[in-house]
Amino acid sequence: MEIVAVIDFETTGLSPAQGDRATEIAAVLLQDGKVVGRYQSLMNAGVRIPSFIEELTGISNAMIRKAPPVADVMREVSDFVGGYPLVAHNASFDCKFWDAELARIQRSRRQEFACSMLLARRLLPQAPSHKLGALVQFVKLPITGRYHRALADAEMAASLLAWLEDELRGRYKVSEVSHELLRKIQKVPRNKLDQCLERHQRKVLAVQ
DNA sequence: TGCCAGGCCCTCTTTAGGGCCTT
Repeated sequence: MEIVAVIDFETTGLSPAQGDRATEIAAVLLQDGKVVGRYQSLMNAGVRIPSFIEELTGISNAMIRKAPPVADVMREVSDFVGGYPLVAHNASFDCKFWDAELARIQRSRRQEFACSMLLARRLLPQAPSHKLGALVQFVKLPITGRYHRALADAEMAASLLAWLEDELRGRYKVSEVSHELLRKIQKVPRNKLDQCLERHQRKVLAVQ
């Protein structure tokens, strides 16, 4: 089964286009529902963290001052992740920062993102909220650390992804859950999900 | 001057508006 890299950024705000920068990143390699690799680092981009984000994440300006330069960390994490397909919770957010920080070191993304939030909206429409923490609680996954720290969030997003993949195999009888299938599911209208998965499964069986 | 993220998704929709989710 393919390895996917689940990543999570902590940042100074919501938008790199508005000058926000990364302060921490984690990447968790997931294979067959098991974590087979971890990377985590704070990083110093030379910018000030607003106080409400210091409170939200627990990452202080003092911590960032002592952290390695952002360029070194981004080189390391992009080497660590290599060409593995990427996953994040609300991937449109992490994708923006991944692309922006890589561009600053003259690198570019080689692979696509899948989004655990879009998948959860389709596979767990009954959840009271699709925030990462609420979903972890809803399906009773272990809390691996403080929310809004990169490694804890990446690990919980990885275990949520593994749970969603199990759901596809169990409830929907999908025999092969690929990153490509996840990207297809996350875009399909909710009322067309059953149809989409049935069609996928028929194709898989026809090839065998 | 005044604006300030943006993509997804639902609905009292589609010539739009507002909540959710990420920090």
